[in-house]
Amino acid sequence: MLEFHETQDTARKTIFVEVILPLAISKTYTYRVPYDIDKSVDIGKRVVVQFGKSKIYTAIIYNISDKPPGLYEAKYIIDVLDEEPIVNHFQLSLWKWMSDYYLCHLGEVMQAALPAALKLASETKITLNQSAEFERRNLSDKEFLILDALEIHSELRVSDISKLLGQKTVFPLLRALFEKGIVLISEEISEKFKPRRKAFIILNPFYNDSANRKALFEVLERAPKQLELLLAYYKLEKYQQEIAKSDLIEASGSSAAVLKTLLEKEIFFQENKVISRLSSEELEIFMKFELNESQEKALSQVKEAFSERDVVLLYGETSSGKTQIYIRLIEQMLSEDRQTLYLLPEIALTTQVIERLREYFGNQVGIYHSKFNDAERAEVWQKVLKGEYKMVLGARSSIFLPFQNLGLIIVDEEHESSYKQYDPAPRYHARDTAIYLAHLHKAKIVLGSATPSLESFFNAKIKKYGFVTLKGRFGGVQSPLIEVVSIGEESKRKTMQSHFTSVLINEITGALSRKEQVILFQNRRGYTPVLLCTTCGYTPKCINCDVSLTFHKSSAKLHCHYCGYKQELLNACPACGSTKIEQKGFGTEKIEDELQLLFENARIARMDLDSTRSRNSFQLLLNNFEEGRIDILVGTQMVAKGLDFGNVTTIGIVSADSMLKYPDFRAFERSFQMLSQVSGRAGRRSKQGKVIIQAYDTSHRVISQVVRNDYEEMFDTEILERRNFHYPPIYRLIQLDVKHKDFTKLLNIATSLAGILRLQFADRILGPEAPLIGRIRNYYIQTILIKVEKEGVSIQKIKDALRDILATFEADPANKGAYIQIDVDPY
DNA sequence: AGCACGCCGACT
DNA sequence: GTCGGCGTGCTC
Repeated sequence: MLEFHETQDTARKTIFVEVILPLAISKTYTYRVPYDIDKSVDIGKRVVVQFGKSKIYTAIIYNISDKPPGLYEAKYIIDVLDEEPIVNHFQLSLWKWMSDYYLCHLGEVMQAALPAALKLASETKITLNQSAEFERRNLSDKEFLILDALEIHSELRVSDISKLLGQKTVFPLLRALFEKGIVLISEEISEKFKPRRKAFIILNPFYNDSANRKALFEVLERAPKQLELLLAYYKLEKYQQEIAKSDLIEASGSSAAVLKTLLEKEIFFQENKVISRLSSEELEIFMKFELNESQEKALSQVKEAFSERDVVLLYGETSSGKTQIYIRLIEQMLSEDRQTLYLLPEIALTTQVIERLREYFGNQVGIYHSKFNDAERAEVWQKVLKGEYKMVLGARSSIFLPFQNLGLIIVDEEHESSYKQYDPAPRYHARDTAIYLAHLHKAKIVLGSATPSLESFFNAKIKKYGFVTLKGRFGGVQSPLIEVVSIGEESKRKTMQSHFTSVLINEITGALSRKEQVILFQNRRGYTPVLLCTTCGYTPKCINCDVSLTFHKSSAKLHCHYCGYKQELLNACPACGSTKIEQKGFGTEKIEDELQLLFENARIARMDLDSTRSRNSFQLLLNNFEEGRIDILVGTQMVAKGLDFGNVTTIGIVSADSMLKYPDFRAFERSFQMLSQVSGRAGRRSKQGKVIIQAYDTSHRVISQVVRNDYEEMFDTEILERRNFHYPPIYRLIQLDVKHKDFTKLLNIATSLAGILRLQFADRILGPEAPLIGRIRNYYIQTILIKVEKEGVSIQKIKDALRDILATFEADPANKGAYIQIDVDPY
């Protein structure tokens, strides 16, 4: 990267900045800097630029030079937004690396990296320049019209003006007016970092007295809405220290007006507090804990391994206490005044880990994940930038934060597939990117897991990573007893009740009678995956994608999980008119319902993507479960991830087959991880748990490996397969998805692309093949896989060659209408 | 990504 | 004859 040094004694030169635009464009663009602001430009600062005829974007300065571009006339930048760079050189290097490694555009990385609040999708505002002096006569009709409008409205958006004139292209006109000094063009910049105030409601202490309370209830008898609100208050009060106004209104299903009445009657008081956007509890309790012997040993082994290797895999059983080891490592970083990034899978972030670390490290901890809104994300960004946060706990996108001085990265549950971003580009893996990030900062990185990804375990075996095992369950928790039950046999004996074997039902009954909790795991959401007409075999399909629609009971509609399309439930088959439509397959919603029929008195809740969409619903569900207000929790993978409940003794896996049969080379690895992790949730703190795995194929090797808790055997058998069939971690994969609206054209194009690729990459090319879902959002898809050996070839050269081939291919008019999506290391 | 330019179908 | 569909190419 060039640095710009101003020379005082020579004539002032015009500076040019090369900027990254937040778009999927392969180039950077060069703009000219006006003299009056040329001192304020700097690499990593944001600038406002016009791109194309009318679009205004926030771009990041990537480079600065004093050489004008030869081939075109550079436009002026409109403004510099920052006093100080908001992106540092580590980040720009990381962005560059990502765009090279994952074969995507820098702009796409920028798009993913910056919180929306820093990107300011700005609407350009036009105002009249009050101090301007000009002759009205010299204006054109259109200019006159604009001025007229401005005198009435004082401020107009570009889109307003184009409406006013009835033409789309208004920028040249505005530009002319701007150059004549008649109007001002300004950006509405929405950087609002106001401290957030929130209204809390408290009950008048007068009613803490039971006699007064009784009187109150009697008075409110005649005001049912107000009574409802009061009852909601008491309900919330049970598990919240403070009750927010908004929560109360929501929980009571009441209106602000009703609350206002109660406030006026002084039954409630309102208090407005300034709260941090980031935490409601400012706990600074220092928990003193001691590491046990095996943790102590593992900790010193990790430190020792760090002296030789930058990456260490910490392989420790569920509940062996990896977190405590992390805490010790973080403490060391704090004492050296270096930052720590602690990565967790999205789903684990709302749970206990956060609370523990918040309690332990107090305000030095920042939290960053997708359920945070823009302002909150921008706030974390700024605090990391200023070094106020010494540690960040975050989901995959937190690798993009502006760390200055990173000393340690922890990737907990490193095998989790949610570390990989599928869509949109950059299709990056946060664990792998974190390893490069650590390398940039000369930092160390720990990957932790009870069931490591084959990649990481493999890298540990070949000594690329350091390797430390943490043995034993922390606090003397016993491993659960796992029992495999054959669904086939039970259905033959007719002992199944809906989807549950008699064994599972007995275990649930037992647990409920002992007042213990149960988790049921079903790897599918929705009520029933498909509807099927039993007369003609018709199944309702999505109009945009090649998938069957799923019935969601909560909305009573059919949903497409791929494009979000919804349609009304069918009463009769549109193909044959029959009304015999049956539900085939089963999801979490259906399990929940059928379970309720079997266990009428049990309190059952469901945890999946649909039931936890809102920010607080997940936490609420967890709280309710943890505090014993739910007996049975039915869930998807979500229940497997890092949840830690003391009273769960029984876990049922409704059907292990669906996972094992999934057509993906990782299906067995995934199934093992999933089943082990789910099992690990059973029987903690003094009770041995019981896990019931229901399956048709009870003799499946993965199931037996799970029962024996034999990760290494699973690893060995899998590695053999991967070696034989050229899959990771022995080979690298690059997946190309070719998409087109016309199926025949797509086939031709994909086949010809595969042919071209074979010329260069020979038998490393696989396909084209139709993926599991052959059409999404009206685009047909064909997949080409590139399998590259790890030794003897440079992957970067392969990628460069690939980039060239694709560029030529896309430029060929024969392939118009097609577009290609690249996924490097598809997981 | 947007937006303009450009080339083919259903309307006054 | 035009309005408007979206298909393609360019943006410093």
